[in-house]
Amino acid sequence: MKYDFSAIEAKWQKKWEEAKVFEATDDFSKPKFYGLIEFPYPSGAGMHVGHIKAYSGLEVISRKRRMQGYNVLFPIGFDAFGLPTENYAIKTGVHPRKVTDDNIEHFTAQLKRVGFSFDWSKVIDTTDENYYKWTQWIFLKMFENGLVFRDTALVNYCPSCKVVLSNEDSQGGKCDICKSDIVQKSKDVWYLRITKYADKLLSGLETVDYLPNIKMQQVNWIGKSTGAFVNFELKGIDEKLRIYTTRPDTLFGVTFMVMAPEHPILEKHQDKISNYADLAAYKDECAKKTEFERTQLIKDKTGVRVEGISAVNPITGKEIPIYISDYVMMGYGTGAIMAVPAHDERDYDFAKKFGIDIVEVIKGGDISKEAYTGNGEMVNSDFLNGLTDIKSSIAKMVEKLEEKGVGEAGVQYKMKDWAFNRQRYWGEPIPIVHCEHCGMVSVPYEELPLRLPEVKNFEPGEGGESPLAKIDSYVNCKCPKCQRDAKRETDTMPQWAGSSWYFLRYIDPKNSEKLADPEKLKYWMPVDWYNGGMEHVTRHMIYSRFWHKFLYDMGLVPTEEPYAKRTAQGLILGPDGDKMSKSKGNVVDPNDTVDRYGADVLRVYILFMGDYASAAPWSESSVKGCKRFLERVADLPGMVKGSGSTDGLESLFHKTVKKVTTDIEELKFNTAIASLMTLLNEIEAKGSLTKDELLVFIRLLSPFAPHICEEIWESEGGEGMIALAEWPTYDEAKTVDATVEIAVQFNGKVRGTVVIAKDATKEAVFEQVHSDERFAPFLDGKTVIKEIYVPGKIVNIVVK
RNA sequence: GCGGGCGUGGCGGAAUUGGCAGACGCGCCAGACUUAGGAUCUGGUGUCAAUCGACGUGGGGGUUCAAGUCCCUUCGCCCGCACCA
Repeated sequence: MKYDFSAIEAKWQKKWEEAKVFEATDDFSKPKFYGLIEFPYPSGAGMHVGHIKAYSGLEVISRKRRMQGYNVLFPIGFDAFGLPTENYAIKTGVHPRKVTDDNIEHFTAQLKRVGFSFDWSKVIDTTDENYYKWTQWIFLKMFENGLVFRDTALVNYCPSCKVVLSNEDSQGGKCDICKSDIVQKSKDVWYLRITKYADKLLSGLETVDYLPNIKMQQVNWIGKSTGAFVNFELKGIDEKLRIYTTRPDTLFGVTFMVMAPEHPILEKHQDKISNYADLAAYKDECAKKTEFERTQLIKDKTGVRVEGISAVNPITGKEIPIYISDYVMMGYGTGAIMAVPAHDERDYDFAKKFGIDIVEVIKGGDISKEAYTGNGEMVNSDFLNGLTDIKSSIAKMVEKLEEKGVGEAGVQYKMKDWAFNRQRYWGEPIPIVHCEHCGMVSVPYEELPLRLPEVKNFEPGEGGESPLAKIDSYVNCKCPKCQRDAKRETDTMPQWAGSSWYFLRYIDPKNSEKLADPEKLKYWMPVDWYNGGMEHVTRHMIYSRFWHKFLYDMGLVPTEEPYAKRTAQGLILGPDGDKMSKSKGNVVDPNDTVDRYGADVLRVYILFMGDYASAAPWSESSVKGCKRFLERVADLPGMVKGSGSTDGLESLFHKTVKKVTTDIEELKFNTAIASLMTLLNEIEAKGSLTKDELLVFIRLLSPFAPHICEEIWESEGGEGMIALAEWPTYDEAKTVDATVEIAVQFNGKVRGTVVIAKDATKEAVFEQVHSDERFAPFLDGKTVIKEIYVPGKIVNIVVK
């Protein structure tokens, strides 16, 4: 058969679309499979080979599951709000709507050319008002339930771009866009109280099947620690200094206190602090330090002694000095610590630099040289002396603190509340009205979606305001509660918003009454398998798990967790082995490969190139190898002879069915394809195969190379389309050969092989070995010390 | 610094979990064919020795009849978190 891939691929893509073969049905009687890939941001650059790899994994699994009789939902959509589109609009004056529509059209054409089996009837676009209506709706539900609040925060601000930047966009203290210096600016910020769900987000991980490193990253991100809060009296002012510690057992070793430079107590009691000017100067200096500088100077401790006030150890009654230092941060714990230099490296460095006492309370190290952070016997600690178990020391101290009313057990999280607004145009408008009399008021549900107004230019306003703030007709409105004049919120939601619940909307994308029909949700949720990049396993996944858990608590979704299983693919590197990037000029365009070799070759190559979860460099010549493979497959129909099974191939066919079936489920696509190549080699060596065998072969190959397999299926008179043909099954008994060739070792060295019956007894095997003259030289004149036979695997004879 | 992962031919990578290391593909070598192609086909291809064989999974040591796989030690890469009290 001539392998005219472009004609074949265009033909079948059209047929699939016409026959709607990939549309999920709401037939709740069938077993379901919901496979989810991370929907793309439709950038102007078009698709990348990395997109193809990211989607190919679940593409193959979805195609296989369909053939196995599942009702498969494998949807696609576009996460289309975001900065690049907006920046492009600012530069060119083209409306973001138009840019987005063009890019989506381009992406859609590319995705269809690769032959992905997405359900295009359920495509979603986060910037569609019928979608973001529900994003706003969920936000209002959170607002009503106390999960939304407003606070001032220091933000990274670029005075040149007039834009507030995320930490990622301001690395090294320079603006990512214009490279000018970032300044810290105080701003009103919307927050989502994700920390309220910290414990649920942590415990929920025990119920899901994520790759271990993915779970680990999430646990790390949530960062739960247990310890105690302790209140220290302050001498000189009527105020207590509250600290958090994970090691209350070391309280007898506290020789100083450290507060974050921005700690509010300092400013509040500045009249009692004799060197307040010094503290203020230090604080300013720290504010100027960028994230970069702070981490670079990690070992070099700086700080200032607070004069005029001191702290009192609540257990010993001893008076101890207070310092401020930027190694203590306002954003974690209480913004103040008790310092135990003998047993904490940071406190040790600080104490050495400032000449503060170091008191050992745990034996085992040499505190004249370094801090000792290990276990040991408690000393210099009154009622704790002699204890060796940290847990019981902590318990005893906490008990004492609670008894005296100066502290209590507590937990802390690294995870912070989610800053949920951007001063940008191309995002979901936050549906809140600010009223002088009523405060913050929800936009009524019946007024959703709150649409983005038309604006003439998308540049941010002075001081980093949203472009929406310049539109009087948008800003000025009536308070929904009291009907008096009010102002509309002009910030929009961050890009993470729309992707926090999209997997729910796919289930019922056109519903105008609800975010999705509860019956459909009950059938389709949870997502059975979610695959994507490692870069999204913390933020996106945790944010979306949080939204889902909130919706579950509202009774709006049927499962506590959105994703039952999560895996991640590895990167495709450039041919030079480096990460692909425009600046390096090593980016591979999937279109080139499709043009030259066809979509089937591209698909097979991307899954054959290596372990799916690992990074692997692109190799043009290996692509050609996959082309050769499919060309040889296209020639198989010419080799068909008879029916049933070919002598000598039956067992290999059963083995291959088994291997491909199980490998696909384990994301071992490379070895699945390799086993099909091996089978093809054997078929060619035999010179023929039966029609039944051909039909098995192409069904196994069809998830990887669907177009050519449909073509052969049709030419061989297969029933219907191969996309919905029955997945081949295997007979376990037939995967085992009647005879096996096993290695014969003498003293652990292989000296030859013998062919034996698969169920031969140990005695029979050794009789055969001993009577085989090839092995005589290794036995003559030697004493057999031990004979080992591992059934079906190996013989080892130890001789002397 | 802490946490996780990895290290196998010239290259991408296999290895049923302790049982013939290098499947499959690329590349390379030799040959065939030719309608001279971004071909195709056949054979070979871990290293050294070229006869038996010896050595080989970053290095060193160990357990075992048997180690890429398990243990100890050491070196080198990659990823994540990073002054989290």
